[in-house]
Amino acid sequence: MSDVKIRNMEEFAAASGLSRPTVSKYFNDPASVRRSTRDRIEEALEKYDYRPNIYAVNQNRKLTKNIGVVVPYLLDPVFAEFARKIERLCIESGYSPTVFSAHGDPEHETGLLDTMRALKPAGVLMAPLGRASDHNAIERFCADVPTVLFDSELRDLGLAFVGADNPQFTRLMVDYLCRTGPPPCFFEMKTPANPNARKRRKSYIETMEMLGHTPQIVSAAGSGWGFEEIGYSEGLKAFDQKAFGSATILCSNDRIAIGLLTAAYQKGLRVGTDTGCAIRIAGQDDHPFSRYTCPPLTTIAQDFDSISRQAFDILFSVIEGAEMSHEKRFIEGRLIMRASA
Amino acid sequence: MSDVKIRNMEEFAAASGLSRPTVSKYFNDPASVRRSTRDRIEEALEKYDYRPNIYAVNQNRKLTKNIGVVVPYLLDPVFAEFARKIERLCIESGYSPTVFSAHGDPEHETGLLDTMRALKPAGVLMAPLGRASDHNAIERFCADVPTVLFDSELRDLGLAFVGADNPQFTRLMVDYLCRTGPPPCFFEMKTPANPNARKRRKSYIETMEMLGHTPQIVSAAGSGWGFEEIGYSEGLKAFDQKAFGSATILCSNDRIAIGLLTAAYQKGLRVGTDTGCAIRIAGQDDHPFSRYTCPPLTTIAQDFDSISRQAFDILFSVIEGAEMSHEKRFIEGRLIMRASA
DNA sequence: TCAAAAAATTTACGCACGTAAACTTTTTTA
DNA sequence: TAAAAAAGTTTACGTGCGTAAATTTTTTGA
Repeated sequence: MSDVKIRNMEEFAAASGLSRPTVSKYFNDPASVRRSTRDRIEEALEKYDYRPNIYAVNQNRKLTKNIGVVVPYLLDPVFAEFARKIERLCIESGYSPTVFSAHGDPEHETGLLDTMRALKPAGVLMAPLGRASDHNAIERFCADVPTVLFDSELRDLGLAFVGADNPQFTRLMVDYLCRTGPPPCFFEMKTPANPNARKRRKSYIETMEMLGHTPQIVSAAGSGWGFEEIGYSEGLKAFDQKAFGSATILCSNDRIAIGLLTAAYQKGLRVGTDTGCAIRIAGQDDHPFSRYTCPPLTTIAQDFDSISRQAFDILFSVIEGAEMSHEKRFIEGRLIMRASA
Repeated sequence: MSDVKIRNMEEFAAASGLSRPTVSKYFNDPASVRRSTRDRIEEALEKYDYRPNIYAVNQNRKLTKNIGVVVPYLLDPVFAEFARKIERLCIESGYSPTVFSAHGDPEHETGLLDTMRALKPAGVLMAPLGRASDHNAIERFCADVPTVLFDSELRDLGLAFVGADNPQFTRLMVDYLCRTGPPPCFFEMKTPANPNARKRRKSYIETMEMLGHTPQIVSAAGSGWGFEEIGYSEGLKAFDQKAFGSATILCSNDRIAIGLLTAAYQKGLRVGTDTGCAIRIAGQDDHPFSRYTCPPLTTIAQDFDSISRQAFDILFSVIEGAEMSHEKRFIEGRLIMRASA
């Protein structure tokens, strides 16, 4: 490593004994130059550790190598995991991902669109807030920037949608619960932020009726992204009022289930399938911590890998020039049997 | 909103009837132009919705308005929360934060330093991995970019360090546990990634001895960032081998405690202070989900607000030109009494 | 009202790179 | 080994903005 400081590509080209246009070509695509010159550049790179000024690069390229990744709420480990997987895929393909969180706030989400526009990204992968999202703003954004939506469906916005097959999730779980014990009632938020919740409710009703049972829904008041708190406090109330019409409770998602487990514990209700257990509780999503609840939560695992990969692949192929019409992909979940149900 | 598309500051200046240098001055500091011209610009801004090209801006400014925020592991909600709070502080002060996660990987962490260097940030707030971090690389980075470390202390690197007062955390908890029941043994990872863990162990020993009790430490094998899993699997083993020498277990942090609670549940050990409870378990950190464990976890709350604000304030004042010598600030925690101990 | 101060304008250069065109050198292929 | 193809060089312009200096216009204050 030499002490000489390289200030720009001109100096670096001189140091490696080449012209600037050639070096520029190398940085845009190392394979586009002759093997021998590539070696010379990489040798000089070792020696001087120069990197092109990203601001100058991005100013002059029509399209940057940036990719925006938006999730609705990064404090939710489910979205943190999505963000991480997608981030990795982008890097592996030579793109620079930037992760943004809407922090549960629709206005902030709309603001992120402007922030991303300024980045002039090659594409965006976005899990919208859902019902609260500014649909029109997102639609305008999608017209400007290639965008693939995931997790939460929003009309037919964007190039494509990739997310969980929610009806299949709930079908799988209801079916399992009915086979192994009393048919479940359904515990959910009254006004869910996320369209997935509505699909799960619908699927619950349909599956129950198909199996010849009467669906029973307990809706919890409260809004926002503090799902555990809602599951806990509204769960307590429901236990007090004996609102759960069944000894089996299927929650709309794991985070609500986590809160409900706490409520059940406080009420002295033993949860699980063992003899002596009063109720069964199941969730949906396979939250990273569901394995460590007491008892561990029976749930449906999202196929994070498949969802993130397919969303990324669609975006990537469009960026690389592929044509496509709007497409939706629904990824099946897997039943995770643990002690709670 | 006019349909005319403004391509650059030149056109925008023309549209607002001003010269480009004046408009440029406005964007660098709206207060630096006369009230009347400011109004004219903002009027045009409403009409044409122009934003300066950030790449051109950053290329020409000596210093950008970017701030890098690095956490060791974003899947850990504790760090997700830090990141969010700091992000908000940056935005409120007119800076553009970018959040990075080392994903628990020292090499990735070192790579982030290069990524951030390319951003030419005005400053960086970093919670390092700890023991596994490349100290020399971070030292070199700190020489180039104003950096404040938080959460995890690393020699005397950076402008300052702001983090939890770990000895106080443990003192507070040990004291409480001794006052209210059997003196605790200490459950921790044998080779903790984070220096905080060592300080907590040390403080545990000192406090126990001060109170006239014999310290007893149970070290769990395993490494990495899957703390819950380590607490769970090693906790099971410890219960089997009756390795815990006390009916009270103080865990090095909440995530280990969460795993241990699961192990205790599986072993049929009732946790808490009620009659009929076999053991007490306590954690440290006040993890966002500790409120919803079964039973809810007694712990020490980090003062997230204070730590993030102080770290940011130090960085901000240095960016704005203040001189300062290396400083360390240790923020006290608060005892959170819940049902587990 | 008039000079001083403040604010804007004009003009010009710099930043670090992408990229195109015309040309020269090197490599490949027959 | 010569011609064709490929790769590299030179030259030159464009990108969108920061910023400095000299000048002009507007505002302020006595």
